[in-house]
Formats: sequence, C-alpha cells, structure tokens
Amino acid sequence: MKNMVVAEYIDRLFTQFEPSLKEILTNNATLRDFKIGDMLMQTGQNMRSTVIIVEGTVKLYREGEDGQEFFMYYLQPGNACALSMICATKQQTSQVMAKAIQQTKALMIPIVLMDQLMRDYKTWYYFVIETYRTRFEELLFVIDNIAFKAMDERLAFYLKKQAADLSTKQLHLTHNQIASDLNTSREVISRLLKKMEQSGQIKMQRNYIEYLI
Amino acid sequence: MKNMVVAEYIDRLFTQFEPSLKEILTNNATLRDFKIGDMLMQTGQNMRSTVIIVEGTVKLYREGEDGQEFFMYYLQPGNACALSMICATKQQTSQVMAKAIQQTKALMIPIVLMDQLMRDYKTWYYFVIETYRTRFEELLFVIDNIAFKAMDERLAFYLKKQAADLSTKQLHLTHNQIASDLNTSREVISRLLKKMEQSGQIKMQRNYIEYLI
DNA sequence: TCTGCAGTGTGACTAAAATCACCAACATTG
DNA sequence: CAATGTTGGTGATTTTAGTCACACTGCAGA
Repeated sequence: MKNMVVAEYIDRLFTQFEPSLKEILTNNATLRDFKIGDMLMQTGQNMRSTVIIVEGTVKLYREGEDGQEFFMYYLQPGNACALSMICATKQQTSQVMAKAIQQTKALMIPIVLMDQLMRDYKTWYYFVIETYRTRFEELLFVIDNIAFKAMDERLAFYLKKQAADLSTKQLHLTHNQIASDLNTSREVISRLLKKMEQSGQIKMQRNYIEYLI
Repeated sequence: MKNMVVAEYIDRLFTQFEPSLKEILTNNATLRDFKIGDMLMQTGQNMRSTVIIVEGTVKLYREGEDGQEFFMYYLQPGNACALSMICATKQQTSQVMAKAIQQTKALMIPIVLMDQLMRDYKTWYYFVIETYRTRFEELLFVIDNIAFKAMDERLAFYLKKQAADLSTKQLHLTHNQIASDLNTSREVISRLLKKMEQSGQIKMQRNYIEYLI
C-alpha cells in the first residue's frame, strides 16, 4: 500500500487536519520524487496540482535574462507552493521557477479537489491562507532588501537566511551561486565575503562558507 | 437607508456574486470615506476588516527609512486589499502602507464574516483567490523590475503603469514623487525625464508629465 | 601523475547612480 | 508685491557596483 507513506507524511506534518481531511488527501495525493536540480515548476508552465513539500528543500527563484537565479525563498517540509495553489485554481501559468536543491518528495494534490477542501475544511482553508500570508511576507522582505539595502547588507542577510532556512552554519555555496542568487557579479561577492571574513563573521573554504554569528 | 448605497456598489462591481452573498455583504459592510492623503493601512497596524475599494484609488507602498514611499501597486474600485484579507484572517499586523491618492470610498467587511463567506460562497472564494493571485503577480513584477532593470527602464515602466492604472496620459507628478516611488534621487529622475522628453516619449511641464506613447 | 577546469583573488578600469552645490522659475501667502 | 517655499535644471564629484584581465589553487578525471 503506497498510500501508507502518504498518510504518514500527512499525519506527521499536519496534525491540525481533521481525520476526514487527512483521509481525502491520502486517497487523492500522489507522492513525487525530485532529485537535486529537478524542476518542480517553470515559468510559463501550467499547474495541474497543488504541491506540498514533505521532504527536502525547494528553491523558488525568478530567472534573469542570462540565467541568473534570483533567489526568493525556500520551501520546506510542510510548506505548500502558494503559486501552485493560485495558478492551479485559475489554470494560470506560473511566473517563477521552483527547483529541488535537496533530494525532495512532494505531495501532488489535484486541483479539482481545491474547491471542495476550501469549502468543507476550515483547517485546510487556514492552511492555504497561512501559506499565502507567509509567502507574501517573504516577497515583501525581498523587496525591502533589494530596494533599500546595499550589497553588503544584502549579502549578510542572505547568508543569515541560508543558515536559518537550511538549519546549518555550514553553507555549501560557491561565490558564483551567491552572485547569481543576488543578481550581481562573482567578483563583488568575493570581495564582500573577504571583508566579512576579516571582520570575523564567516570563515571561507573552497565551495564552503561557515557562518560564525 | 444608507445601505442602499452599499447595495448599489456591490451590485455594480460584483455582478458575479450570488444574491444572498450580496445581501450578507450589504447588511454587514460599512462604507468609509477617505480623503486624499488619508491612510487606509499602516505598518504595524492590526486589521479588523477586509477592505474593498469601491471608489477612488489607493496607493500601496513600502515605507523607506527616510520617508520614501516605494511604490508597489494601486487598488481601484472592485479590488480588495489582499493584505487586509490575510492579516485580518490571522489577526496579523500589516507590513505595508496604503494611502488614498484620490477621494476614495471603501467597504469594510468585518473579519468575523470571512470564514463563513469562504465556506458558503464559491464566488467569494474565487474573488479572494483572484485577489491574492493578482497582487502576488504585481509583487513579482516589482521584484523583476528592481532586480533586473536599470533606472531608465524602471522609470519608463513606471510612467507606463501610471498612465495605464490611472487611465490617463496626463500625469500629475513631481520629480520628487517619482524619485520617492522608485527610491532614487530627484536629480536622477530629472535627468532621465529630460532624455525621455528629447526622444519624444513624454512632454513635461511643472507638476505634470504627458505620456505620449 | 598530469591536465584541465571550476573556483577564487585582485588590480585596474568603466558605468551607473547618489550626493553636493547652486541657481532659476514659479506658486502661494501674508 | 515682497517673501518664502516648492519645483526643476545642471555641473562637479563621490560612491558603489559591474566589467575586464589575468593569476593562482585545488580537485577530478584521463
């Protein structure tokens, strides 16, 4: 019974859901595996399911003209992709990219269920609203940083967020990746990182940054 | 009967709503007036109602440290404030500012109604979802511009959007206002506008820009 | 082991934007 | 109409970030 696996994820991550809601989800969700680098969503793609991450980490980003991956936020176990809910409901196409940066498992919930779930289950409705709210806030944060902060502050904030989101101070990042995430150039990042190392905020090695604060 | 006024607005702007939904809204919404410059929402404020604009225009912006009003988008008749829905539902505080830039009237819908409306009325539910979707997209657009575009492109886009949103090519803006909206300095805007005038995209007068394309 | 490439360091230069300084035009108000 | 404040124009300068060029260093694969 492969749905035992689904049921277990739902039980663990959504303790607040009513038993009958859990049952509906279990019976209708399919579990999908994504390897590192796999895309869950791409610009222009039409969504047919709402996506809920149950394992791993997914990076949401806006793609630049030269392939930059302007970082917005991560989705983690228990998070749903707000855009997959929105686009799914109205059959709209997505405006962003979502890529697995770890081995990831996600529940795919057919969009046809959305109306019924929203109507019948207050806990689901709250979950959806909360998803919108947190993602909206993340976007506002992104706007704040990019609109009002200089590069050094943005970098410091970026590293802090990485450490927090990935729950580790051992960051496996190249200067190039960071530059792409912040939409700047590698040299700028190298220089700023050096300053941060000199002031004791980080330690650097090849492909690796240790966040010390 | 002051609710006749409310009923009329709802009838005109929300033809898709079921009669009983319209009735509930009519009986529970209060109409509020805002003069130019009045705030509908402020950072840190706790929302107690969902706000639907029925007349006028409201500017949503992020406030900078020195009082800049970093422009995000306008709300117009028929639009609801996505944040007032989100914050209202969870009693969260708002992260942005909303200011009337025209004489504005708005329906205030008590948050206690939200759960019931979402559950009982599919048209309401769709309206809410659509509100989230369009505002989310607006934010993505803002991020796109600020992350990837240079000042001249941002300015051109800004003027275009003003003309489109306010349905007029006669823009009553000072260089200072524009600079504040784009979080740059007045001199930069003056110079770029001059270039745009020279290339025939706009015509300038004091406190006034005519968008020619 | 050697080779090549991805990752990093750094100086020099360029470009974009912010800041400073100051002036002129216009509007409002007493 | 004089005084004052707001708006806009413009040159000079500074700051920040982006670009170019090139060197160095590990690591992985032939």
